Amino acid sequence: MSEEQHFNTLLQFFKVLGNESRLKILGLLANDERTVGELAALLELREPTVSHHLAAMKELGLIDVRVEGNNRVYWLKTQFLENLSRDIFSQSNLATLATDETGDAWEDKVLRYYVVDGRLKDIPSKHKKRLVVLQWLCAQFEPGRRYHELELNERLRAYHPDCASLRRYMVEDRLMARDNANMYWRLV
Amino acid sequence: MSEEQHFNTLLQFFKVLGNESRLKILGLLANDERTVGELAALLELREPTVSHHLAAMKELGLIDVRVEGNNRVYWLKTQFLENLSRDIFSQSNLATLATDETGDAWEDKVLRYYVVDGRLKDIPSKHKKRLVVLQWLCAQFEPGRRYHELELNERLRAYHPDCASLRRYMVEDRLMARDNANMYWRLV
DNA sequence: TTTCTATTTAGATGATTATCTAAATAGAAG
DNA sequence: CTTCTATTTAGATAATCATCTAAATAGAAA
Repeated sequence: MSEEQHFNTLLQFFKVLGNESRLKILGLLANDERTVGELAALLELREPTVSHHLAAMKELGLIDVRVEGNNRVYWLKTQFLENLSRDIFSQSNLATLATDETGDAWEDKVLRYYVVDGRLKDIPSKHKKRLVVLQWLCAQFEPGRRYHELELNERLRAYHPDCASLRRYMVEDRLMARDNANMYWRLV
Repeated sequence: MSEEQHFNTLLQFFKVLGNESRLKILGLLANDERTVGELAALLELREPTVSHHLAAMKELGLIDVRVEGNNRVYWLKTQFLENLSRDIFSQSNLATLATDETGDAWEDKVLRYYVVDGRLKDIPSKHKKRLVVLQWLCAQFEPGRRYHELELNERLRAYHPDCASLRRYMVEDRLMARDNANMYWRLV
């Protein structure tokens, strides 16, 4: 299961159970299977309301139903809960919930951290973060224009002393290209 | 913890985590402690919004905070989650969720089960249920009027063959009283 | 002291959702 | 076939809640 799916499953699970009526239904079905009418009487709700809640719980896979004459008998799939409780709350699984921060926000944060007063505090060692920083760096150069290695180095040094690493990384990540005459230009 | 408290704790827990922003916060704090501002940037929300969510999570005991200068650093109390996941989902604990059915609904259900076509299918052996049935039975008699034991028995037999038990239970539970002349009358 | 910065509190607004009634459905009973 | 019963679907309403802006707070920096 992908991280995003895991996140959404979990979110749906909490949403479904984060409701007084549905949590009561869960408790009732943990004791015994029930028809819609029985649940409605026990909860003091109308049938359509209960039906609506049951649909949400069934959608999640928490309960299932069988038909008996005019009645629909709902029952709890206890397996579902057992799997979830064992699996969900481990530190490692929780940690992945956060990696949903894919968008600009995460990149902004990385940049805010590494770029201080227009200079690079550090060159990130993690590739993903480094790429963000390099893309920002690359954007500081004119698109289309060609720079000699000497000029490039000088300009890069304004951002970080280790201009050689910056230059190498930029080529490695295909943000810049070079020709035989030691000229560099933006690829993105 | 009482059953009702258990129910409410669990309900609050699901409500708090059944929200996209708060579930993301949980994930982020599972990786590292964070200030309000950091969380706001990562989630692309305003500080007051994040602050509001953090308050809900703290109220629940899921996270805690320490002050560092102007910042407030929030961190996950992993113990809380571990306790909950181990404890919550056991069949026995789930089963108690339902006993919240205290009101009229439960009594109605008991009556619906025991009273069939105006007669008692059975005399409940559990006192709590028997009381419900006896109160209904008692209501079938005229308030204020006095009944001789012979008449009472005859009328009770219309509900259940074991009229003696019914009569005894009614006196025992102070629903009816008797005098020396074998006369009975309603007390409630 | 005054100013600045991070956060919380207060209050408003819009979106979501729990619930209801009325109507549709479908199977059972006659 | 018609009627009855249990349930679901559709649609309306009202309550809850997530989010925002503006203002208050409180500690840090100057």
